[in-house]
Amino acid sequence: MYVDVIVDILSGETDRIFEYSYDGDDIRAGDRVLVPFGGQKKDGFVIRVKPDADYPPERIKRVIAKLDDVPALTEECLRLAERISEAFFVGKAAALRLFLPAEMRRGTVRAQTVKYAEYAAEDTESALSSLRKTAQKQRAALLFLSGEKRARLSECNAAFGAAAMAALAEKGFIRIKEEKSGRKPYTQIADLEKPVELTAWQKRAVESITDTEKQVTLLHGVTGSGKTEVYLSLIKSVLDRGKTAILLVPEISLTPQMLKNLRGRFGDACAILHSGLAAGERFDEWWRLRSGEARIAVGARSAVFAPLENVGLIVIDEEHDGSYQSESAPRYNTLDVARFRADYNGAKIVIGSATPSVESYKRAEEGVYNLAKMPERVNKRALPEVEIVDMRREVRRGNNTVFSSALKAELDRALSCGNQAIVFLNQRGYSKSVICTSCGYVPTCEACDVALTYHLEEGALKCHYCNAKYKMIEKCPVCGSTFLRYGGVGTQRAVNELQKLFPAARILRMDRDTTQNKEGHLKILRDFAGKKADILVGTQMIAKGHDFPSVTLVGILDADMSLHFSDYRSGERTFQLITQVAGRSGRAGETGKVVLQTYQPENNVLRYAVNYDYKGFYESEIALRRATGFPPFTEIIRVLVSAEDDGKARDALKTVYDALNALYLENAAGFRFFGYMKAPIKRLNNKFRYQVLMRTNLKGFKYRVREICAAVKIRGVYVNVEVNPNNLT
DNA sequence: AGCACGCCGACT
DNA sequence: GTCGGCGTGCTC
Repeated sequence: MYVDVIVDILSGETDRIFEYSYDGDDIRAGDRVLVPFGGQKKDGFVIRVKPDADYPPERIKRVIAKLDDVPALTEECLRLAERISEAFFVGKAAALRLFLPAEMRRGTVRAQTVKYAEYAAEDTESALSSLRKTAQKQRAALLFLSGEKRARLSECNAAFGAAAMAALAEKGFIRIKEEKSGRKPYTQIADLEKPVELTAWQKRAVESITDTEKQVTLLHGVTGSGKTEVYLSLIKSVLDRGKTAILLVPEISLTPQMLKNLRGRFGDACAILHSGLAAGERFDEWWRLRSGEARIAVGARSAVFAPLENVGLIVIDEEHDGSYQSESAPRYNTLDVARFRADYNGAKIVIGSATPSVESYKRAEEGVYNLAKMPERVNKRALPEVEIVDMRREVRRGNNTVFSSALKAELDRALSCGNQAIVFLNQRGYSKSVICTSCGYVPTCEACDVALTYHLEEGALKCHYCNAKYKMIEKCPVCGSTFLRYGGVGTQRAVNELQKLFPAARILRMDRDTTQNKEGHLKILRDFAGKKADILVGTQMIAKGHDFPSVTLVGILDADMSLHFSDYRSGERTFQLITQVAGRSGRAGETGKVVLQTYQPENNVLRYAVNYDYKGFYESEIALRRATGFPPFTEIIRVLVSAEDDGKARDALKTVYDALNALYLENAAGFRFFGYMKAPIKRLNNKFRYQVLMRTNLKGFKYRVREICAAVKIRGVYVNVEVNPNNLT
């Protein structure tokens, strides 16, 4: 037998088929193998088994070993990896890797096992009599097991001593057996629940999705319209038909509610794939899916690669969320991968949001997607009232603090009524930067061209781009002045100031810094839901789908911060964020209130957000995009050239630019923009960065750009191609 | 990605 | 005279 193998090395040079021979016929496509490769041993993926080889037989080497009993990859995985490799310009090895948990490749984690002692003596009496009189421990253990037949070895060892157990095993009176035992995360959430009666709108949505011929349905439901219930109902019917389902949620919103819903409705049938899991847990959950024991995969974007067979439904919740686009290494688009899987399995895709991305909504309007709407909240309660506070007026009135008088008054009211409040601001740390007031010095990162953020709790300055940590300065290293000013407000500072304003209030903070450890955000959300705090201060991550019945007030401190980014999506993101955060207020009890602080109250996007007018926002935004020639009417292609050596980076930029420019000159009519420049962050992680930006309506142009960039092979120089990037850094 | 082979500067 | 710098080329 011969096999085609992709060796597990992330390099363009080695990313092709290598042929090996294999003795025996117990090998299949999808198996992982250990192979000799250039004097080393490497892991590889068998992608084909065949009777003959093309390579000269005398030079073909043998597979050293098969790595798993069951092929880790299914036929579908192999096909999808192929498509992903082509569609996203990802290497074959990298594409195949996506389908495996990282723990598997490293081989550091094995299936957790439990050892059992099994009774194996033929006759208890003769066995007992063969023991020495002094062996009381062995005698007791044998008697115990002759009754029990089987017990955990660890418990037997504790009761009778490991020596006695070993001696019995040695004599053959007992057998030690090892069995797999799954680690199951989040087991505390387990009480089974009955499905609730769907509302009329939910029923209509389910029918629409079930009946449509189209592969993708956009479920546009306002916050609180009960999209989750629709997903659960669809998953149920998919399982009933013997198929499996994947439910994707944004990275940070695997909320206790969502877990409770799923575990409650489907119990052990669902497996969770999440970065917050311990390595062993993730490994076990993966195998539960691979083995067919679990039939629903829930998780962040990488769960789209779940090792399920016969997938009938893929749900992408909060479809507008940026985390569905991977921004590094294997760059892929989750919806596209979902479509590949749906093509293969004949599955349906549901993408849901209260604030769909402009691109998705456009497709739905054009009829490419089926559109299902849920315009009412489940409890028919009105959406919270939003008050816009003009922060320029606050400043003019002499209020230089973070909190407007209106927000302070509302906080006061909420707290005195025993209600809870959420304060949102999109900046972690204490202050965004530190400035010397006498000479203007600003501490910056040694590896990046970025101002450092002050973290009060750690007494440190941190780079939010490369995670480098520096000691906080006491005085200016340039002029020696001790007068340092904190520029910008982060969550730590907001908490401090809130505590000064409301000394009795219990305040929780939720941001990347407080959710570092495992299940960190679950704990904070649980504590807040359990009313162990009065105010929750947090970043983006508090905006996602949590249910807090006692929250009656939401304060948005810097509603327009995200508007300042020079990014065509900034308006869209701001609208989405405000709508999502506002949706946290007044979900159950009384009608909620939202206070939105801004320096540009007349802004169009804010106006639409305040009135919950998605359609209005969409119409104005799509008109703007059409007029200015931005996506979805064009594609933005960005080529990023970076290198530690500035000269090398510039040289490479010139090479890339010249090649692209030739292409551009041939097709200039299809372009809205073409140019090169320094990247917005000129240096990151010790690398100098330059970019070529293109805005074109030529379909498929990105493939030609990628080809050109792939051809540039200069040591120490990295050339990246991004299409419609989420952030330009 | 690694590692071997191969051709030019500062050391015992 | 050698040790070792990392440039280039190959891996079934």
